[in-house]
Amino acid sequence: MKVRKTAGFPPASAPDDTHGDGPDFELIELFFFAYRDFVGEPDRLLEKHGFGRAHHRVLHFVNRNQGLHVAELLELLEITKQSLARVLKDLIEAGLIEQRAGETDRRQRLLFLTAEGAALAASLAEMQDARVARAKAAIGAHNRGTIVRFLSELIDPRASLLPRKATEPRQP
Amino acid sequence: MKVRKTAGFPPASAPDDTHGDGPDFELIELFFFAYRDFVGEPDRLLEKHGFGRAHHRVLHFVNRNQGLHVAELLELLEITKQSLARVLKDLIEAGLIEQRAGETDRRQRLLFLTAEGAALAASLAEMQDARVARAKAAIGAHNRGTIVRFLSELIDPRASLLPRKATEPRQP
DNA sequence: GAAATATGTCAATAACGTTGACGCAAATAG
DNA sequence: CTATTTGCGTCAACGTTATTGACATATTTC
Repeated sequence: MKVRKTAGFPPASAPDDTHGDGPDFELIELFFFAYRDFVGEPDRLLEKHGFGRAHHRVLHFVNRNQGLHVAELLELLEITKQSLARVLKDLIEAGLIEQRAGETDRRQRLLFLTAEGAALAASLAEMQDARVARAKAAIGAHNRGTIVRFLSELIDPRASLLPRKATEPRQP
Repeated sequence: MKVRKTAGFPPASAPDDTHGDGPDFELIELFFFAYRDFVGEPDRLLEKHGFGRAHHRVLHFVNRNQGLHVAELLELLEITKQSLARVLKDLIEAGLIEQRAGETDRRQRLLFLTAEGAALAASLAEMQDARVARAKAAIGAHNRGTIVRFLSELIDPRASLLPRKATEPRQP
């Protein structure tokens, strides 16, 4: 394949669409490429365990919200019960996630990471954090708030999601 | 479903992980949610046409690089020939994309949007641009460069991709 | 003319998502 | 206390997007 190559990244954004009056293609494309690479690196690690991106998301959110129950996870991910079922089953069978019955409501299945699950979640988070850290360094730590604000504004306002503080296990 | 709801978005990031020494979960999660909503809105429009996200990407990059040939598109998207084939076929059959034989190399299939294809691409781009515009307004126009820099740093450095200026059709 | 290249196509497979329906256990309403 | 609702798991069927490997055809290049 003889492709004419020239220097320059990002790829498909000419410098002159920075100030154009059409859509901000540069940002739109950067966002696409950035997200692709942001998840691509974890994907490769997950593949070695026989998991996919969906498993990553479950690991991540269980890690961040230990003790959440299935309905909460479904709301967070905005997927259906059946979509979650397969992925969750994989993770439980692999010994990365444990279920315990809720104490106040014993129908609920509270989800926790095992030590092994926490280890994988940490590895994945470190990959993404290292990437984010590089990017933060490039813009200077004082500009982190700008990124937070920007990304937050991209998100659809929702009714609100998690009821409790993220990191701590539930107090029944 | 009786879920205890409280105010507050973003969802699963406690305010106190902003300055923690672990991974920057806040940014990691914001990025996930932001991308989901960023593509979610176009997804809903595409669905009405019977297309999916893959069609969007092809429309977008053909729009931005009219006259590119198949191999270039494959490189940009980082997918395989077979993955592209179905999507491209759909778009050609729907009359949104046209192929013309390359003039210097008649094996090449140069890709162009039809008027109809350009219209859909524009609608999709406008949706995403409106969202981005809101976010830019929130941070102030002078901070756009920070976002560009940040996103660029998240991207894996590659050998380099498109050889020519993005918007203009190829000069053979 | 032979070899490499650009594209299209066939077949098989996997990951991730969907909807709809049903069953069971536990909580709650009457 | 019975009846209904809720939380969860599961079965079946299906759609979209991606993968790999192989092969056919047209065209360019050596």
